[in-house]
This record gives sequence, structure tokens and C-alpha cells, in this order.
Amino acid sequence: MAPATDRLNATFSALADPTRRAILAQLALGETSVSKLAAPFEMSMPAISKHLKVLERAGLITRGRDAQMRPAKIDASALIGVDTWLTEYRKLWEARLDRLDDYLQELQANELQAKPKSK
Amino acid sequence: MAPATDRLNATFSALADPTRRAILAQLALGETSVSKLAAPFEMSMPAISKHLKVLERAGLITRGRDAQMRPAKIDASALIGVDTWLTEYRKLWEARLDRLDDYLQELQANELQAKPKSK
DNA sequence: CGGTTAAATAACCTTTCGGTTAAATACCGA
DNA sequence: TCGGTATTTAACCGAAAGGTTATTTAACCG
Repeated sequence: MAPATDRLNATFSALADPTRRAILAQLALGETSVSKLAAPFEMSMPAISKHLKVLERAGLITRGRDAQMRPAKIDASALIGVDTWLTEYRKLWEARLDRLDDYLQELQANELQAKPKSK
Repeated sequence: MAPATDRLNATFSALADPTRRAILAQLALGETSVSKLAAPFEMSMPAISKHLKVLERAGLITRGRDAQMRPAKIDASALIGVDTWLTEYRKLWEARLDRLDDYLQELQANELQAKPKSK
């Protein structure tokens, strides 16, 4: 399978879990230790540890070392692949929204025509 | 769990499978029957049928009816949620790329300084 | 060294996923 | 109404996902 495909598999499946997205959101605010990351969740530390490993394998985070702590740091550049993939489809939904816009404008035009004196 | 979160779960996990992304890519070119969609894959029809169901539950496609066929049609608007989610992180990787750009420019500046007469 | 703290690994369990084959359903056309 | 075509549903299977608790590893500190 093409390498870009593998990367997308890993990225999308990493992002499919709400816990992992919440972790990423937290890390977007800055580097943090595993315990701090785990605190908001009703979940054991090993569970968080596994989530971090999934994010790491997807290239979405990197790990550091600070005494006993292994702080995690976001690597948003891994999301560029998702953005690139989306590009193919962006024009499709934009076209769709344009048509919706046309429709709404048409509705409004008819409205004005029906009640030309309405405030 | 917040509804937007559920939707993102469904969308991302639907997109995590390469077969489903390939199906979407095909559907971006136009509405197609299940058999036509299945043709390129070394996979049984029921397998494709299941993938289509996943895509449908994620709101990424809709199904129609044309005689015996149940053509599938892409609904790219379901991807807007992904695009919106990405927005939070886009500034992070853009900042990162900016810094890379700065670094490259600095490299080039040093290069020019070292060999001011080079072609 | 010995105790404490932070995190990862191991072993295990249950549920979901992605596939299969076989049977059922829905529609068409003679 | 019967036979063919397109697709879904049912039942099953193995592997992967996501969680648990118990154990191990790694680093600090007195």
C-alpha cells in the first residue's frame, strides 16, 4: 500500500477516538506530563499511556524527558496530510454551499416579489 | 457526549479505512452502483456493502434507487466538520512552517554571506 | 542504598471491525 | 409468475481496539 495511504490510515484512526482528540486539544495549549493529561479522564494511566502511543505512532505527538516525566508535545504538521486529503473534497462541499446560497437568494427574491412593501 | 464529538468519531473512523476512502474518491467523480464500486477491490460484495453502510452512517454518502441498483452518492458536506476541527490546529502547523521558512532564509543569508560572489 | 514518584509494560478481558459464505430480499422483464 | 440481476442480511470468524489490574522500569532524593 502506498505510504501516504498508510499515514492517512494511522492519522484518521488516531483522530477517531474522542479521548485522543481531547489530549491533542490539551497539547495544543502546551507540552504536558502524562499525569496532567490523564487527570480530566475517568480512565487509568495505562489507558492514557496507550492513547499517547497511538498518537505518537501517527506522528501527531513527540515525547520528551524531564526527570521522571515524559512530557508529550503536539506535532501539528502531521495534520497537513489530512488537510491535503480534504482539499480534493473541499471544492465539492463549496459547490454545494454555493447552490444553497443561490437557493436562499432566490427565496429572498421571491419573498420581495410577493410582498414588495413589507418592512 | 456532545453531538459534534459523536459526529467526528463517526467521520474520522469512517475515513480511517483505505477502502472507504477509495470509495469516496470514486464517488467524487459521480454517483455509482455498488457493483461498479466493488469492481476494483479484491473483496466480496457484502464487504463493500458494509463499507457503504459505515459511510452512510457517517453522513458521507446517501443512497438512491435505480431499478435493482442502489447507487451511492457522496455528501461532502459531512467533511465540513473535519475541516472545522482542523482549523484549530492549522495555525499551529502554519507557525511551524513559518519557522522552517525563517530558518531556510537564514541559511540562504549565511550562504550569501559566505560566498558573496557565487552565481 | 532504599523509598517515592512517573510512566510503561504485561497479561488479560470484552467489544468492535473487517472480512467470509450462504441465504434472503427487491426489482425487472419475458 | 418465473428467472435473472443487484444488493442486503444473517451467521460466523479472527484480529485489533480499548479498557482493566498487577508488575516493572526509570529517575530522583535523602
